[in-house]
Amino acid sequence: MQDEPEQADKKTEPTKAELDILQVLWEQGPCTVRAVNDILNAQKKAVQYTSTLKQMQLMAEKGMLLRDESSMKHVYRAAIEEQKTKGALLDRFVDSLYKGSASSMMLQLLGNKKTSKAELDAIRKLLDQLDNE
Amino acid sequence: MQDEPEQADKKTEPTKAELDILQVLWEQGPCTVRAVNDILNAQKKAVQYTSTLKQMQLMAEKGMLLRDESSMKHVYRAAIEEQKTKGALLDRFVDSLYKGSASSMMLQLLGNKKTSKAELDAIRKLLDQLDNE
DNA sequence: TCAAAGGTACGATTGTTTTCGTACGTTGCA
DNA sequence: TGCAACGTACGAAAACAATCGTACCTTTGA
Repeated sequence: MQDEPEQADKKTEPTKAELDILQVLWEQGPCTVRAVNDILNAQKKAVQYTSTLKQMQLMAEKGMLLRDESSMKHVYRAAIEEQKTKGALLDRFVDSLYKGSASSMMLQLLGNKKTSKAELDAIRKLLDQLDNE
Repeated sequence: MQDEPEQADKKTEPTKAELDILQVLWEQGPCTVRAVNDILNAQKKAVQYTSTLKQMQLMAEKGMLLRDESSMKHVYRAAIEEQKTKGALLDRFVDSLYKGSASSMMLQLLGNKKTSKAELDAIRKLLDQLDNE
């Protein structure tokens, strides 16, 4: 029996730091460690190059990232899907804070000054669209 | 200058275990450690009494909980508001996963089989209600 | 009255996640 | 050719989070 029939699909529960890296890869596509690190630092997260490197190596080990070592500068890419991963996180979030009720969460969002009118309109459009299907 | 003008409002970022305890207190109102621990154990989380005790003591130190020591059985209550706390967590969540776009998050929710029709209807009602104001 | 039941206090351990220093290999160019 | 600049590998430490054992105090009822 093999030891890795499960690849990009096992736990799918990235930690905070891992998520930061995944977001970069999802947005930019395959990147070198240097590129990822530069972007992280550009967006206010001060982090040492070797920290990012180590983190990405660990993620690759966990099967969260894939890497191309053909060149000296290894190129990494996300091995888990953005939608699937975020969906799982969202589910856990809604479950743990709102007992699984998405509408409760929406209620929270509505009472939240930080949610703009535009956002709310966009949400309504989504619902209408879903309705006409 | 005093050292505690900030009480129930500073960081407001409970960890997982802390959140479990807060949820109990928000729902049940003031409780003893024993009561909280029993409830936690009743809802599948196996945890030792002293672990819960320690956790609640730390939370009180952090200003997250208040405690009445007048009786030997100390009674704790949440020092931070449910809505405010969950709202902050929700904001951080939306910011970090969806760049602050609530509608992006909704889109995710819609594509998620786990969100029931009933939930979606409830959400629409919320929006309509908000509209007629 | 005194022992069992049930509390609190708190140090210490365990577990996980993050960060980083250091060693060492490769490349490019003055 | 030789030294900066830039890479990777990796052990270890630091920072958090969570759990628990043990000591000790109070209450209560046989």
